[in-house]
Amino acid sequence: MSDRPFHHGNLRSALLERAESVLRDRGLDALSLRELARDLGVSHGAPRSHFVDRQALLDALAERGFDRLAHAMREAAQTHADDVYDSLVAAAHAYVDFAVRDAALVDLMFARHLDEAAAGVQAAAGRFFATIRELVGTWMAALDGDDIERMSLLISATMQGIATFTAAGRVGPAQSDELIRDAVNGFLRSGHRRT
Amino acid sequence: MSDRPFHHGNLRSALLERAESVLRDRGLDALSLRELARDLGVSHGAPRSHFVDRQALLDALAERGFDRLAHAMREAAQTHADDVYDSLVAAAHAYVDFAVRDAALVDLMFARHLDEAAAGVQAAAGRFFATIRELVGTWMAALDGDDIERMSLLISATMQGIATFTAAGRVGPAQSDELIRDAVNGFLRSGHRRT
DNA sequence: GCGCTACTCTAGACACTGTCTAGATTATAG
DNA sequence: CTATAATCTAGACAGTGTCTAGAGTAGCGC
Repeated sequence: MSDRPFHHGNLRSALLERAESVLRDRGLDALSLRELARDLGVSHGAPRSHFVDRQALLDALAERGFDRLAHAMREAAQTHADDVYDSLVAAAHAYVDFAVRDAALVDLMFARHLDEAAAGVQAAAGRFFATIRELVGTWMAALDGDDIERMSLLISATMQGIATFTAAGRVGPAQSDELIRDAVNGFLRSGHRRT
Repeated sequence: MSDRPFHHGNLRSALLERAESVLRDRGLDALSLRELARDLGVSHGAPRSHFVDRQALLDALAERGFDRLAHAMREAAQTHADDVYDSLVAAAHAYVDFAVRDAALVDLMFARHLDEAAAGVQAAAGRFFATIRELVGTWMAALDGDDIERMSLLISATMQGIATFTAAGRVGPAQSDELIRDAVNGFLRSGHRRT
């Protein structure tokens, strides 16, 4: 009936890629399995072979998101490895930029899971926070501070908050940059000596 | 056919109240206009008289949320008005507790609006941030600091981040309290003297 | 009191969604 | 070459948001 090949070949990754762009451009509500299938020229039931659920697709997206974000922060921090302040600011910017560009994705990643989060997502989140701890570890070595765990949480939480406000349009890019620098200055001060 | 009165009387507030509880217990996805109507013993089209859209309902919820949150923070700050540290911590806790209890609501309040946010929501958000600025103003008067605007943003963004992590279960209540105190300590330090 | 208008609600329809099923098609391993 | 597993199709179902036409009701001016 149709001249397209029966097998798509790599439907799974095609779905993920397309879903990411829909999520970026039109938000979570506009993400429909059936529409994805239509756009990829495949029947409406096809995605089910790769994702049992709509939620399973979202989980896979979140998983990829965590890894991409970790990678972006690592890269940003490394490009300014010589100076702690610059490194911190660069990593923070990477976080915020990511969260602004992919706001809906970040919502997915940090969404409250009423039922337990999927194993894959939890693992990816673990890898992500391990990366943060690693970065904070190198920063604090340069600042002779201790308590990496608490500092990591404080830093990532602050980034997350700034990102939320920026993504929501509550603050503009310039204010966002100010916020980041204010926050980093605070971190550097408290890194030297903890109360 | 049915013995219920034709007019519900106060459908609008009944819808809002019920919607809030559904949002709390089962999340945004589980919030259905038709189900609300069924639960309130009213036809599926009835909500339309009060909310043109599902989005209009959500906007109204967000609006109420901003006002409730502002009220909670103001109360918390006032009950420890004698000490700046306690007052800050109390207000921060009020924020985080609210965001944990009503995580889905807070998501709604700070959701990215691809099309412009509704006027009512924007107004409520304005009132909320005015309250924050007011509180920060009294705190900073006690700390002889300036630049209330920047400080307000930094504080609320940090709260928001801690709240997100706590609501997502990423940190437990004890860690959440630690985070809040660490953050407040940072604010107090930077309140004295800005770089 | 009476009627008129504005508001509120009902009921049916439509297109769309996620999910489930049975079965067709293709790739792959034995 | 053939059995088996993976992949995809196509039809069905219940549920949803939204739109429509119209019925019921309250409150207003008179």
